[in-house]
Amino acid sequence: MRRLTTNDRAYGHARVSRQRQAIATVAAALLGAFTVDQLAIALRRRRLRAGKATLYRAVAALESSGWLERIGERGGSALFARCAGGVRHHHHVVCADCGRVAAVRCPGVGKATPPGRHHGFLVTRHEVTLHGLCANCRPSHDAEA
Amino acid sequence: MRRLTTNDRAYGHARVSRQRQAIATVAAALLGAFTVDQLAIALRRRRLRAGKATLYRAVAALESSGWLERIGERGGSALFARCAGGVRHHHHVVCADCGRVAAVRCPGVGKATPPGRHHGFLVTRHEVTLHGLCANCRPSHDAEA
DNA sequence: TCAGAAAGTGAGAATGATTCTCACTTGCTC
DNA sequence: GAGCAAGTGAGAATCATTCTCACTTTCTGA
Repeated sequence: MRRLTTNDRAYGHARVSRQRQAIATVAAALLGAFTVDQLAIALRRRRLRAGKATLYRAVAALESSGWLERIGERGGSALFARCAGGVRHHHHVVCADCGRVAAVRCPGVGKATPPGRHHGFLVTRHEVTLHGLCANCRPSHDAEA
Repeated sequence: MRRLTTNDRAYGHARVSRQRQAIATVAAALLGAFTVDQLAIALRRRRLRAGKATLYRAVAALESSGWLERIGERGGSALFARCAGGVRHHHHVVCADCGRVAAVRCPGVGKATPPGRHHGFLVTRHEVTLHGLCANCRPSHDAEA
């Protein structure tokens, strides 16, 4: 029996094809947030091939298994980031410069006011994305200013 | 001199044409969050006409003047909501059912941890969107469950 | 190990939101 | 009123994403 790797769990209980494995591996190797297009480029760079449709389907599968998270958009296309498996509720800080992403504990949105209620709304879900500069990119930006 | 109306300020200092005025009026009359397409429908319902490009340009102008805010997306198209003029930093609660939107004070994301710093990131901006059910839609949902 | 079914693949067409183009119109300033 | 800059509208272009369909691969049970 083949040894199980991290990526084998990426798709939950779905079938794991060669392409999907390659896609998960390449996505895991990307440092920060990425678009589907960037994922395709990274894949090509490694001489791995996957059709457009396959790529989108794989990303959708990874997202629905919780291994990948959609954290916004960049230039009109969806932006994804890998979520460290197992980490429950969290959000992301995205570097505006290099796209690097880090997970942040939820600051407790909706706790400041009575539990989950705002203006008579019953809040069931929230999305938080922080934008800024990572430790690497800060110096070069400071220099520009 | 013509009396100034709320909408006259909607475009900041840009020129205010008949179409743009109509668009701002109709947008202001829409209760909750809306897509450009819904705005077009509302416009048509009032027998007002504006080309696709005009609509997108007007929405972009309203957004850049701060009168309108992009708060996410619905069914693949951008979702906008009117921001009460003058309200500074705030976020939105969107009703998943009817799309109604309310402004919420910023819960102070980034204050829980050292000022604006997370994992070496210098946080400069954040986006928060709350999703839930408004007071009107809650009862009908409770009934379904 | 094999067969069959289910799920994944890939090329390319389809879809749909958004942007661009360009000739025309309108609003504002002098 | 003239002139110019900005706005308009029809429709073409662009681009991300989804769909289609015939083919291939993976998995399960025997």
